[in-house]
Amino acid sequence: MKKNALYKGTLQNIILKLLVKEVKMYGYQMTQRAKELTRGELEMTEGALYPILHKLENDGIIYSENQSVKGRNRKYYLLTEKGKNQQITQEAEMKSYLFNLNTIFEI
Amino acid sequence: MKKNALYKGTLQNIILKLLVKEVKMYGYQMTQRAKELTRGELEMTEGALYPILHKLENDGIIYSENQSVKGRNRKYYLLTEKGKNQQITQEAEMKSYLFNLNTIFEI
DNA sequence: CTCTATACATAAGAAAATTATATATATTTG
DNA sequence: CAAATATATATAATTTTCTTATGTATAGAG
Repeated sequence: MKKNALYKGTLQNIILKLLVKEVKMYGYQMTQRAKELTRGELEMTEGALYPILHKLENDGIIYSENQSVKGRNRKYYLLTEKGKNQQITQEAEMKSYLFNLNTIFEI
Repeated sequence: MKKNALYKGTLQNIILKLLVKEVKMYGYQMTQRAKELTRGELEMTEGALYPILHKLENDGIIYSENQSVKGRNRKYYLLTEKGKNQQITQEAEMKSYLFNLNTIFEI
C-alpha cells in the first residue's frame, strides 16, 4: 500500500480545516502543517495540493492574496463566506466518517 | 462531494477487519454489514468490492469456499495466515490514521 | 558554488473508485 | 401470477484523484 493511500478523498477536507484554524495559509505551509499534525505520515504532494487549491478558488470556496516574503512569492489562501459554510458541512461529514470508522475498528 | 468519497482508500482495510471479526463472509454480506456499521453511510459498490476480493485472493490474503444456500451460490471468503498478519499490520496503520485525523479535527 | 529548502505550477501516468451492464434465482407485492 | 425487489456474483468503460516527473525561481547553508 502506498504511503498516503488512506488519506485519499480527505485532502480537500483537511485543507479547509487547516484554513479555518489558521485563517490564512499558503500551499507549501499546508504541506508542512499536514506533515507535522500527522507525525510525518501525510506528505501532501504538490501535484495533489495545487490542483485542489485552484479548483477550490475557481469554485469560490477560497480566495488568494499574493505576498512577497524575503524575495519569494507566497500565495495565501483564505476561506470565502461560501467556503466557511462548506467547511462546516464537510467537518460534520468528517466527524461522522471518523465515528463510523471508530465503530468498525472498535477504538 | 460523492457519498463514499471519504472512504476511498479504506475499503481493503475495512474488508480485512470485517473478515477478522466474522471469520467468514461473502461479498454481498460485506456490503450489508458495512452499511449497517456506518449507519447507512457507506454503500460499497460491487464494482469496487469484487475486484478487491479477487485481488486479495490472488495475492494469497484471502481464500474462498463456495456454498449453495437456498438455490443461490455464495462465495465465502476467509483470511489466510498471510492475510491475518496483513490485517494486523493494516489495522495498526488504520489506527494511526484515525489518531491523526482526530488530531486535525480535534475530536 | 553546489546542495537543500522554500515556493508554485502542470502534464503524464497509475490507482481506485463509480457507473453501467450482464447473468441468475428467491421473495415480495400489487 | 406477473412484476418488482432483494439476493448474489462478475466485469468493462469511465471518472476521479492521486503519484511521479518535470519545470521555473529564489534563499540560505556549508
